[in-house]
Amino acid sequence: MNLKQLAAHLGLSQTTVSRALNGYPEVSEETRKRVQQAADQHNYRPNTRAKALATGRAMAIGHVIPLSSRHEMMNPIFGDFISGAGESYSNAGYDMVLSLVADKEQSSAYHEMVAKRNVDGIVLHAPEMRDPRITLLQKIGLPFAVHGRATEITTPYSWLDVNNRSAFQRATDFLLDLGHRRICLVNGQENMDFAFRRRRGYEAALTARGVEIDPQLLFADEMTEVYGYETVRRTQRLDDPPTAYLVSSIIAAFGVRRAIEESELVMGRDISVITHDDDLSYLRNGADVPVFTATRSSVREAGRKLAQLLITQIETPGSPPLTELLEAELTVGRSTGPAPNRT
Amino acid sequence: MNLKQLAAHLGLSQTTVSRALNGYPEVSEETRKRVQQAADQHNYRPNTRAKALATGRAMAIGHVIPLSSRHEMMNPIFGDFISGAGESYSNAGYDMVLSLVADKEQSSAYHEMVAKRNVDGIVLHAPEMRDPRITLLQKIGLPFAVHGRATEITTPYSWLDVNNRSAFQRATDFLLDLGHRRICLVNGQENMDFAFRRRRGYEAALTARGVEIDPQLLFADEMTEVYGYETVRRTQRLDDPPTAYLVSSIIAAFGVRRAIEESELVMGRDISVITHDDDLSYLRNGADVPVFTATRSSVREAGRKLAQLLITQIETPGSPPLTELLEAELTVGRSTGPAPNRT
DNA sequence: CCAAATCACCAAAGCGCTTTGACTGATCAT
DNA sequence: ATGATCAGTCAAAGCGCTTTGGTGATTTGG
Repeated sequence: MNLKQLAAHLGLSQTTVSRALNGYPEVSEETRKRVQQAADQHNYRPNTRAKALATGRAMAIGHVIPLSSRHEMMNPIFGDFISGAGESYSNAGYDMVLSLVADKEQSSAYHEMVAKRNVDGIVLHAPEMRDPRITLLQKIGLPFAVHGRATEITTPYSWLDVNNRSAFQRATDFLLDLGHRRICLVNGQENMDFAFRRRRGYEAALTARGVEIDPQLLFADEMTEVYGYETVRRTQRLDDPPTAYLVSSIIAAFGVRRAIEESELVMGRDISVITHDDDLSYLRNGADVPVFTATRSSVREAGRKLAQLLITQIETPGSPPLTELLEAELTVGRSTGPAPNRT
Repeated sequence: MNLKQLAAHLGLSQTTVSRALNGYPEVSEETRKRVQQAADQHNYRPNTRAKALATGRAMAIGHVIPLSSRHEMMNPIFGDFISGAGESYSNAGYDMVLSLVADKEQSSAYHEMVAKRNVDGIVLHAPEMRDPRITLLQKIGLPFAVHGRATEITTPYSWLDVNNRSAFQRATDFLLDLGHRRICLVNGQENMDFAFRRRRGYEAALTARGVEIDPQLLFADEMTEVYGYETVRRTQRLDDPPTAYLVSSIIAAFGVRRAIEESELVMGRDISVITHDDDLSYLRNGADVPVFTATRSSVREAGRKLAQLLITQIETPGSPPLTELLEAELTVGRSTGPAPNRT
């Protein structure tokens, strides 16, 4: 059933039917009701493609996901972010189209999206510090919003980010307050902007207390379980091993915990751990009392908000870029305690 | 730059330009080259919406993801599956559109997709044993393919599945061969079809050896880390605790391992563990030697293949449903060993 | 040498929708 | 009574593409 048929069926013109369904005022209430009813009855839905062609709006938003292994780390996060964003989209009537592309085809993928005009806007994931994709999208002129930020790009654009610096600074402060001085940073890959900011926060806290930054305690890699495990094994063999670990992901934190327990030590007594917790739906940080002390910020919530932000931007053309900075909460669990007295 | 402009620029008709670009024979090689060049130079891409409207093909495939908590478990899997599917799509020139919908709106979501005509086919995730969505899609007549199967639906449809029954039967056999008799099944929610089949495999192996099935050792729930942990804690308090665990997901297996290590036991010596391993890119089963003995089947590969299967089906209309059954490999890691002698 | 076939191209219709501009009666102010 | 206003409706153009059904020009075959 299409518009034409529906109109014929009702003995009205396509114009009137279209206007009735789209809530234009120049249609009498009576006809509007009649049209609405017939539409419902025949389960009529306007053909998206025709509508898109006529209006110039695709009612869809694109996510370009890099396939490269370097970015693989965003995978665990991805599901939750997407489902948050999806909620906002479906509320606003947008579809979400995903493009998975190999790294080198990235820029052409963006060009293609804009040339093919099948999306009204784009969400950009996992930005690096000077991410060329941002400049590219600015040039192209398609609305976009970034999940995260790019430190070295100064021209304004829309983004939503967690305050990674402040979160890690507070976490480090928390450990310092407990008397820890040897704090190991188990960070994500530091070409990713968020990881860079986290390190800045960590360093700022140490510096503020006059604690020297020991490069031996600085790690940056893909945030896997094994990475967390290995890092603890390695650092505990140092002459002056760390008494605390600040971990960038709950997945790596699992590895950290495994290494601790394997060494017959007790987490929260012998060694303290704080992790960042993206509040993933399938990797909850314990039930009632959190297992880990954590800087928590729901990535699902971030998805929801970022999508909303992009939609607003799309629907109010000419508006200036929108930004939002979320603060992570520091929730205390059982993985932290006073630094043990070394004798 | 659109077709019309490009044609004008070249001094040709739209027809000729269109045909040249789409490889029709009735265009001289010379003009084709000229057109191709101009198109490249101006970075011309046909407008998807117009093309879709004209051809009736959307060049897009829909994934409807249920948002309900009951299905949350598919989240960790989801990212990998999608990225596999995405590879196939982008090779074949399809877009992927995701719809996240609340449970109760499921059926209307499918109707909407078909009425709005913005996809050429649908991938269905996480089927239950008698999944109403399958019957619905059969009725609607839109091409679709299922990741998994629905035991109780007999009319043919396209699917791709891992041989869950045989995988779990072999895994159970393996444990039985090692002398284990008390084997605990840490399964996923058994309204999901795959979980049901896994239990069947487990039961078949036990029955074949005349080992009694103890309901106290049968568990089914969302596959979280905590679930694995709790299950071990609980079962180790039994009078005759299990000496082996057969686990449905590597995430739950992490919890199992944690509980074992916390009890001062050694995995692989005191207690054996086999897990199903979806070969997730961010949760690798160890590096060289796998940590866990596992039934392994890459969910990413499944995504790739299922997408391919659906595309074939879409592009050869009238073809009978396609199906593919993947066998999981049983890889031996360090988490299994002979059953300890009870004295 | 002429009809038939082939080649290279084109004009125009159509996909299903929105939107512009025009057209009726009816209502209103003068 | 008369022109202006307005509510309700419609025909037709247009969005950017594909595809049908041509048309002349060239080649081919008898």
